[in-house]
Parts: sequence; structure tokens; C-alpha cells
Amino acid sequence: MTVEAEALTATFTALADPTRRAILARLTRGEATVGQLAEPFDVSLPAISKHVKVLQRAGLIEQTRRAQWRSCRLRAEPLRDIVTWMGQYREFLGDSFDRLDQYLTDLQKGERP
Amino acid sequence: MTVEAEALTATFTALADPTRRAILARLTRGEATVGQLAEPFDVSLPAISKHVKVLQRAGLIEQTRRAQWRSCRLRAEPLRDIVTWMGQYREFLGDSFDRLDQYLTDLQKGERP
DNA sequence: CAGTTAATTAACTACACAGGAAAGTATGAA
DNA sequence: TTCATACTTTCCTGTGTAGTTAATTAACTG
Repeated sequence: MTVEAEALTATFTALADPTRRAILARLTRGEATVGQLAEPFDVSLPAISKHVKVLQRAGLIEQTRRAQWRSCRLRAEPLRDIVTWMGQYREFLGDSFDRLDQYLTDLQKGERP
Repeated sequence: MTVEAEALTATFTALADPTRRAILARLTRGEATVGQLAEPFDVSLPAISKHVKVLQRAGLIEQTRRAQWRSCRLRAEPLRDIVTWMGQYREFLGDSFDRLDQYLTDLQKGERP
């Protein structure tokens, strides 16, 4: 399996869990510690800690240590890789998807913002 | 878990396997029977049959029976659902993602092609 | 230093899943 | 009705993962 394929596998695997998707959604509202991420869920802290590790392995989360807290921040690259991967299906997603197609073209030209 | 969340889970789970992603990619070149789908892979037919079933459960594949062959066709809806889900991350994907954002807006207005 | 807080690691259980081999099903052909 | 083709289903094994509690690490606090 190529490197990109392994990365995609890790990303899709990470996104296949609803708790992990909820953690990502939470992080769009700003950084959070593992404890803060755990709060809305009815599972133990170790369980959340493992979810965070899976998200980290996929590159979807970046952790920085501050004292005994580990602040988690969202990383967009893996999501962009999914958009790129979806490019091969644009004709199946309808003509409106041309806008996404255009976005992908820009990406390849290095016009990433 | 909501219905949509379960659908997303099934879709991401299906896409988390490289063999299944390869099967999908093959189907962009046209319909194929299970046997034809199995050909490029070094695994048994039963294994492919099971992969096809996972893709079917996720709604990514549609099967029609013709004699003893089962022709598989790609279905785009789950991929569109992923695009919709990615909408919440558009600001993290950069300004160029606005084009995708516009596409999503069109989708919500019912302007699906 | 002892104690508290934040999070990870370890050890375990339960379950899902990828894979193979072998048997079963369904359709068409001789 | 017998055989071949195209799958699917069943049963099995090994592996991965989500969850738990308990123990451990790391850093600050009094």
C-alpha cells in the first residue's frame, strides 16, 4: 500500500467513529484539553485519550503540552486529502461538483491559501 | 446516534479499507460483476464478496442480478453526504474551499443536478 | 517533600472484522 | 437431470479495537 493510501486509511478509520467525529466537531470551536474533550461524553477519560491518539495518528489533531494539560488543535490536511481523493468521483457527484473540481485544480497549482 | 450519523459511520467504515476503495475506483470505469471486481486482487472471491456487501450496506454500491451474475454500480449519495459533512470544516480548509461551500449551499437549496 | 491534577499506560473483557476453506444456492447450458 | 458457472453463506482463526478499572507518569501547589 502506498503512503497516501495508508494515510487515507488512517483518516477514514479515525472518522468512522461517531465519538471521534464529535471530538473533531468540538475542536472547530477552538482548542481544548483532553479533559475538556471528554466532558460531553459518557465514557471514561482513558477511552477519550485513546480516541485522541487515533485522531493524532491520522494527523487530524495536533497536541501541545502546557504544564499538565495537553491542548488539542484541529489539523486540516487529512481532510484536504479526502477532498483530493474524492476528485476521482466528481462526475458521479453531478455537475455542481465542478466547483469542487475547480478547487482541486487550484490545489494542484499550489494555490493553497 | 442519529440516522445520518449512522450512515456516515457506515460510509467511513467502508472507505477505511484500501481494497474497498480500489473496488470503488474500479467502478468509476463502469459496471462490473463480483468476479470481475475480484480479479485484480490476490484474495479469495468470498473475501471480495464480503467487501462488496460492506459497500452495499453503506449505499456506495448497487447490485442488479442478471442470470447468475450480479452487476455492481457505483452510487454517489454517500459521497455527497461526506461532502456535506465536510462543510463544517470549510474555514479550516482555507478560502478556496468557498467553492465547495457554494456547492453545499446549492445542495441545500435543492439544486442537486 | 507530600498531595493534587491531568493524562497516559497496562491489563483485561467483549466484540467486530479480514481472511481462508468448504459447503450451499441460484441460474443457465448440454 | 446433470454439470458448470457465479456467487454467497457458514465456520473457523487471528487480529484489531472500544470499553472498563487500576496503576503510573508528569507537572504544579502548599
